[in-house]
Amino acid sequence: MARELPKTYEPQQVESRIYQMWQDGGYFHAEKDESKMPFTIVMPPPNVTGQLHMGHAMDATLQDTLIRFKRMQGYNALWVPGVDHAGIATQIKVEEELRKEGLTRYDLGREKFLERVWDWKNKYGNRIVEQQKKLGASCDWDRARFTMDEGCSKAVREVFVSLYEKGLIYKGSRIINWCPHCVTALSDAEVEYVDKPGHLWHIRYPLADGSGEVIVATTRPETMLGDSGVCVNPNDDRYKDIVGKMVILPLVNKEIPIVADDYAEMDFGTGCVKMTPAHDPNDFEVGLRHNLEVIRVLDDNGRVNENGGKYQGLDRYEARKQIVADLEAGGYLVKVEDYSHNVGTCYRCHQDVEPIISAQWFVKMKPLAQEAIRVVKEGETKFVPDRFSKTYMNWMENVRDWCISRQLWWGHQIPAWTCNDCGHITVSREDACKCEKCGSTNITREEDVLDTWFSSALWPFETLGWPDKTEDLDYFYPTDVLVTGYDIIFFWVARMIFSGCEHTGKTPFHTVLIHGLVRDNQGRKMSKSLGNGIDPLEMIDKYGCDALRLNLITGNSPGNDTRFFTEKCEAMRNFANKLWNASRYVLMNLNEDAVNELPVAEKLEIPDKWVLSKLNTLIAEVTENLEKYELGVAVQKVYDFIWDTYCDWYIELTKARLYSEDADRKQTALQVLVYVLDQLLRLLHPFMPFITEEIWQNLPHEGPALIAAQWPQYRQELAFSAEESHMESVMEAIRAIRARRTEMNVPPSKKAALYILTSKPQVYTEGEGFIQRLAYADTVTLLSAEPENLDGMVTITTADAKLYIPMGQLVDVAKELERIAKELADARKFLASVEGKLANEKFVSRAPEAVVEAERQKTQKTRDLIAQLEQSEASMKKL
RNA sequence: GGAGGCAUAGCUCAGCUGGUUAGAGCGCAUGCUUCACACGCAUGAGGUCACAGGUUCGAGUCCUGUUGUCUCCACCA
Repeated sequence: MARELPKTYEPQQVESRIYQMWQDGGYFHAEKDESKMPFTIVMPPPNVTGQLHMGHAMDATLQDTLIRFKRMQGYNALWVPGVDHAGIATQIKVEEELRKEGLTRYDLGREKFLERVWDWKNKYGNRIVEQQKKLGASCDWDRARFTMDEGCSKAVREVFVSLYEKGLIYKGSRIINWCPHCVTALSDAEVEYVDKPGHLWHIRYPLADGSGEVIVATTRPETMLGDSGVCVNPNDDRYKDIVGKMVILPLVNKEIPIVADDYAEMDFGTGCVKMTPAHDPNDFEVGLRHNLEVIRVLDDNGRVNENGGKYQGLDRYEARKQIVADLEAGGYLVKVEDYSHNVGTCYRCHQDVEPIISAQWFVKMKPLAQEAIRVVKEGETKFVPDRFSKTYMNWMENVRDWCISRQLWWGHQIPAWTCNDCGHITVSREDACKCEKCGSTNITREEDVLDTWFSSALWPFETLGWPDKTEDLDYFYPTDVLVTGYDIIFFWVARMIFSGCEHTGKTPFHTVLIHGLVRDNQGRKMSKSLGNGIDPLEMIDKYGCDALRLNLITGNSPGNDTRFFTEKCEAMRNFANKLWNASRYVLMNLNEDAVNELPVAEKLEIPDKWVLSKLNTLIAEVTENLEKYELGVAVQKVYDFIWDTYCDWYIELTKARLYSEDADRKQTALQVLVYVLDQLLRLLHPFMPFITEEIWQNLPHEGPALIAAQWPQYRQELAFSAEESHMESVMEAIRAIRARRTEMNVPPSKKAALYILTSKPQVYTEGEGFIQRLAYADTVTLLSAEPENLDGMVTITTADAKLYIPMGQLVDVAKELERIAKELADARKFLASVEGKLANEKFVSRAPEAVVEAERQKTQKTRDLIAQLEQSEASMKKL
């Protein structure tokens, strides 16, 4: 029975059907099974507000490829999906929606507002999940989690309380990064520094005793409203006399002291620095040392507050303008320089952040970092590529306390209650109803919520049931590989590692596979503002999911950025189509009773052994590459094998048998074709799951689905090195003949006789049919001696044969001689280099024997070739 | 101010722990209605592997420096 498939592969007809089949078959689901080794990946949870972008596509493709590979290898493969509540992003989204109704979150109040957010989450939160399914993601959807579901909330509460009890969480007033736009504190990691052009304003501060003045320089003149001192270096001779004196703060008209502190650099600016302890971390430190007053002058929205006198109510930028103008009018402005400097911006809204003193909750990092450093240093967790462990170490070794409180409503509310009577803070696993110290019931819960990353940090174990001691946790944890981009090593990876170590006593994964960013075709970051993003779903619609996945994986190596070219999708689609048609060819020729099973060894012919032997090598290499996370290299090898070895050669080599009358030989060829195709589909499946499954389902197969089929194994009994090299000899002859014919512009339709003189007649006898078919020979004759008459004869030389084709007038003797001379020159040059190596005693004695032997064989082969060529040259010259 | 990446064919990139006459895709050139595929087949052109040293029997691959380029980290007003 010939099986009919459409001539062109149509992914749109296949993908959703196949995905449904996998889901219905339960192949994505993993349960504890002591008879199998677990292999676990937790997916970086995308934001609930998220839309699938190329970065997600890359991330998911890598994970899916690994998980499918491991699943086929027989592991109990679990890929845990989930979604992140994304505090700021989500809250902003819902607030925007409210704004359209003319409302703010304050109009609704906390409770009603949160209801709105949950509504929104329930309505749109599944969108990104549906999009991930389009990518072929084989996650265990039954285990999908949300960072604010009950289990995660329990885990967060447990972690918060236990860290607090250990003294690793504290509340304190520190300089933190404040985003006046998002109206919340941020952690250090959430601040992005951008080099921005600005100014350096030089301002005159007169001495209170009228004996002179100092000039200070600042990039943020508006903060002078909160100045409580001026700092000079204690070793600065210029200012030795005035340390301890008072200056008059212009505009504010208030006396503030001059203090001496190493912080002031003598050779920067004038050497005098104004001190604003409430709005600069350094000034805050200096202020502590010198007892300077801390005067906060900006409110939470970035406007000047009641301490700013007449500037109260002005936005920070307006205030700056006004103050500069007033300084100038008052004669206090000495000069203005252009000055470009690093400005911290909010990673969410990209507005400038303000360092502000504020009471916030912090995680004490130093004690937690110790173990997190150790596990990476000792290799319990490895980064791929390794260089990122350096990035990680550098961060972890210098980490500062983590500001975890956020002035938002959407998130895990901090489980702390302040007693309104005694001021004691009660932190508790259960909601508190009275002060644990004085027993008062007059307590108020902390309004703030926790940093979103506080809950994502627990992801690898909270998704498996922690803090309960579940079987899943016991079996699947620690997880195996974490796959993510280098951009969130600090945000997430680092925090998962120290959290895992602290709360479970184990590093959460043994390998962190880092990938780069997907950029546009000009190398720019894809971004909404540039409008240069390419929608993965659009690519899937147009070229198929498999083509997109292959695009993202091929030619990419861990940790490196990649540019996205739609042309590459096209190329990969073409590859899918190539595979499709090769399969179509095989299926077309299959009989009803076809089986997927190799014929007995005696029936195998040279090309069969050749392809099987090469397949064997491929299996070994691809497996090794995948185990080393070299996905790009692995898939390239499968691609090349399918296109070159299988399609361009093996299929062509089997055609004579398939169209012959010899049913037995035809059967053998078909069985090998099917067997090899089946193995190739397995090797390709992790990368291109849809098309491989679709084809496999059409092939004779055992087992329900390719997704659950066994990964190919190297089979010693299928290594045929002699046949491999025999076949290669024949192929070399075929290529050489084709090349010469093309060069002479002989059309394929014009067949010619071929005479072969060789030291290996058996090889060419066996290969006769292939040469005839693939090198356009109408007859092939083996010679025992060089032909008498070389007139009109084209001579082609390979390493182990001389081929003669009578081409009559087409032969240009002069041109032929020229070619032979060139080939001879090349061969002699090569021989000289190889012989040079072998003549080097140090090479022979120090290089490994295999390498030396390979060189010896090269010598022999090249000598043969030269002898052949010289003979040809001599004969040709006679003409 | 530290740390790191990248520099290989016209373009975009592979090349794992040093040993191949250095590869792929796209592009280019020539020819092809070859009974799976023109989303194809065949053939070909195109590279002093940034530069300079070094280690080694041997370096695109390791080390040092230089140049160019990108990124991350860092409180210098």
